[in-house]
Amino acid sequence: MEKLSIDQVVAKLIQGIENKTLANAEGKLPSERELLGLYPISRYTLRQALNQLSKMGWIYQMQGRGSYVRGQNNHSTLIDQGDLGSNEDLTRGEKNIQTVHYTKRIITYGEALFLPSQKQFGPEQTFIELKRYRTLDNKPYLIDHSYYIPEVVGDISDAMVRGSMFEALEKEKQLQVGFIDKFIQSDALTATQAEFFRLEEGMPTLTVRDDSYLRNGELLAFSKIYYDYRLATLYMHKKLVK
Amino acid sequence: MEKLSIDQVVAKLIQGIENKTLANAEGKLPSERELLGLYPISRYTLRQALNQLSKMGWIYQMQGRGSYVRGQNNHSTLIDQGDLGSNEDLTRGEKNIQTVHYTKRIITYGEALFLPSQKQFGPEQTFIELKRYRTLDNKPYLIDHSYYIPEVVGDISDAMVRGSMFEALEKEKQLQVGFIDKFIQSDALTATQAEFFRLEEGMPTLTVRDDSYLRNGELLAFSKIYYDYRLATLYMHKKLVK
DNA sequence: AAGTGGTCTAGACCACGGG
DNA sequence: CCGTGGTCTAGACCACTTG
Repeated sequence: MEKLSIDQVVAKLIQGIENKTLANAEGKLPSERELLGLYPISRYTLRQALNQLSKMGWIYQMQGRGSYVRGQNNHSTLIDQGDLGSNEDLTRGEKNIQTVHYTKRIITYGEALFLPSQKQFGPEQTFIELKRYRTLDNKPYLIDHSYYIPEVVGDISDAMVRGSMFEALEKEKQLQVGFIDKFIQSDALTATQAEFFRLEEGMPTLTVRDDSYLRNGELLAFSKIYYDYRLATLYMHKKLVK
Repeated sequence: MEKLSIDQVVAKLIQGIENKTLANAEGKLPSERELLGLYPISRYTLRQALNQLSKMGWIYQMQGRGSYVRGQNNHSTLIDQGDLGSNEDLTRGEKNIQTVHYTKRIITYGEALFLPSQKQFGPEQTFIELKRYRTLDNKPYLIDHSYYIPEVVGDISDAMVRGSMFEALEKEKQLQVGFIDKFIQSDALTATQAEFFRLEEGMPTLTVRDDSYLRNGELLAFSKIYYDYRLATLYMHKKLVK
């Protein structure tokens, strides 16, 4: 048998759980020593994989007893902000998100409506401002208000704006996001925002402020997303014990 | 030298970062091979510790270059929902949170205003309902609406209600929370809720629905917390690359 | 006592970034 | 090319749960 990487083991384990061929009737998985007999890997690799499943909420492990599968949440209807951190913000799953309207322009530092949490800029700094109005299954879903650092991202084409910005930046410019600081709040809608959601001014909206950094620690964008509060739910699985 | 556990290494590294004795002027930490010379540990232990620092947002690591410290966010003013998962919900840091009013009663299944995401109950199931009105620095801050499973938690004394429920359950009943499913939304305030926050009905509130499970996978409580949207910010650090 | 997951060691090789 | 972090192995011992 060939060697397996951690990600391959994760995939195989998930497959076995979904097929219901791995766990017994009580949801108990084979012990780690038994699983080692199924795949040609070391215990370290296996445990890294099991750890990923734990952080994703697929299983939980109990010292002295074993590993058990959990029932699944409706991930398809939720925005997963959880530990796995697979890809981007909301283009997760098979969601049908489209950009119905957008504006793009260059602004200066003083015109930004908010600023990143950590980085300081000089007054002559410019940003590429992007406002996007996006729908989920043709219903108004979110307003994305982003500022990109031109020295880092270069030009942004119209084609990129339609879809997932981070996917486009990775494919076309080999820019890979390394980590993100997120700040989640509830706000009151402005009149303009409310009009898009067909709500009233002052009504609630769920907001997510993101500061996105490259793998080398350089800030490439900061944004604020306003969600229709009737449609958006952020989901997180939090593992407390080691 | 004595052996060091991962948590001890984490503590020492954080101390070194805060003292500014560990990183150089550019924020670059010693290489892993150099750090191994400072502490009597194996590379595995060191990397587990560095991984924790990465997930907490203290540092970032770059293959081929090294590890670098990040500037810190104002953790004291934020609710950290992030990866660290050290203890409980919001009693984190030195926050001055107090319960100014609460009600406790036994209800039946049909009376619950919401239900957990995964578990099914029979119609004869009862819950311990707890509503708590809590302040931060003597200002109205949150309304905590919780249902505890009596078969799991037993009785809840008045002393427990005043402070952190999970801390009390752990100390007095040796019940340890293993993992939590979280669902974050923005809602409109009811008239009763708005009165506590001195806001108007229909104005925004940030809500967090928690399903809390013991280490053995048993649900012990489910809750919904309504925050004053002017005061609450959830913070999260998301690491995307391996 | 037996079996489980949790921690830790020592060592090897790989993949990436920068001179 | 060299030094960096990333992956992986084989093995040992510890801590916890259950019978």
